[in-house]
Amino acid sequence: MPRARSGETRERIQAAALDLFSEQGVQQTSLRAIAERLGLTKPALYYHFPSREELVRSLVQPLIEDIEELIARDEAAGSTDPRALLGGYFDASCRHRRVTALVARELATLSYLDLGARVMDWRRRLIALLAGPEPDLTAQCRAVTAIGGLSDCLVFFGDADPSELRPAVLAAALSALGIEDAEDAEGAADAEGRRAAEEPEGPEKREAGKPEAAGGA
Amino acid sequence: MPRARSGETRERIQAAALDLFSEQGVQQTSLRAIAERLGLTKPALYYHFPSREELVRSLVQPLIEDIEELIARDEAAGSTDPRALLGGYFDASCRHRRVTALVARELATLSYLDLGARVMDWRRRLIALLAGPEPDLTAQCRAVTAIGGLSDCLVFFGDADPSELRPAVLAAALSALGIEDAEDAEGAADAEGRRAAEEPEGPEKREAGKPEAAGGA
DNA sequence: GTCTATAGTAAGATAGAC
DNA sequence: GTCTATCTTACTATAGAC
Repeated sequence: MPRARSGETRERIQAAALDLFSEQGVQQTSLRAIAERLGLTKPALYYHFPSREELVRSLVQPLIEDIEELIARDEAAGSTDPRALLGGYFDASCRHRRVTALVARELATLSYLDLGARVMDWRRRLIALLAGPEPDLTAQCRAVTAIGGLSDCLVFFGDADPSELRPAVLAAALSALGIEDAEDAEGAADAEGRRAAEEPEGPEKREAGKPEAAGGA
Repeated sequence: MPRARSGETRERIQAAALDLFSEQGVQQTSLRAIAERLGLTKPALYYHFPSREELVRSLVQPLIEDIEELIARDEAAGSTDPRALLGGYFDASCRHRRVTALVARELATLSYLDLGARVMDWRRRLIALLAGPEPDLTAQCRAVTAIGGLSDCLVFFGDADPSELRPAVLAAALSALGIEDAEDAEGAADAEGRRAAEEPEGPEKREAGKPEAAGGA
């Protein structure tokens, strides 16, 4: 797709779409509504995105790539540090915070992106990493609770400062796994003031896959 | 073609709708599809339900009432036993298992039922009950993780036997809260074989579990 | 590169016969 | 209680003007 001079409109469309999707839901938001908010018309949208589906995909794709890379790297590493893995998962979700919330609320709606199967696949692989190869049901529930709780907190406390949220969420998730966490929310909050920017939709690859422990040591 | 007895067709419509909603999502399922599966036509559906929205509402309403009653009762009790509250929440969700999964996957889609606000309200009240009146962020995250993890497990292990799932899920949720759980998944699985069936049942307070084996994952 | 106009499609809903 | 037929509406998508 030639993006002659101004890919500016394209990004404005993505921003407006994400706003409206977050407010009203994906299916409930028509292309007309997006166009109107920008003072454009529907065909103008189709100039920048070949279809509605591609517009949605362009929003979700960066999150997908981030998460898949995170999991793949941990799988390749051979051994898993739960704290590091959950921390990385939090950071990745946080970098795409609004999209994460969207996906959490609309799994069914976004099924045409393979998202249902994809998220299920992530969970299975994360469970394997966190609970071992053939875990009993309790261990599996602990892993599901840790991962799901992490996302839930990110969505529920959508306005909280990520650097405050991070240690609190990790403490809960590690607890769910049955791992004693050395950190305390208050005590370690600033120990590793890791921020995860609010909305850098730009393709920014993460490469701090294995910082020794996510915040404590 | 036997004349349908009063209420029979209505229930067949609800069953078919729930099937299709679970398979394809709510928005993706048209009234035409529901009618076709039953060998009926759209107008026949409109005889039993005044609108599509009312059909959906009739499916979700029982879950809503169960959960709201559960929370209200615990609030009225004055003091909260986390194990009993989470157990009751599991049982209620389990009685409406498929609807619970639907709601979890389609919060945004079902917003016209006030569901978004409603679920948020439930969470706030459950957090207050589980984490106390003015909890710090970590305590709140623990509560969110416990509740969210509970639902996630019910959805993720959608085919698991509820009586097996119950102790496993509760162990994870209580762990997330930072509460040591005396029960063990294997040890208490069959001793715990009580209802959590699909059918309505007078909500009851759950008492503490069996102080049996120990040892989480 | 952006817009106007419109084709094509599908859904929710109603009227009236049987 | 269920059907045939029909209506209204709303959206995606395309063709072509500026």
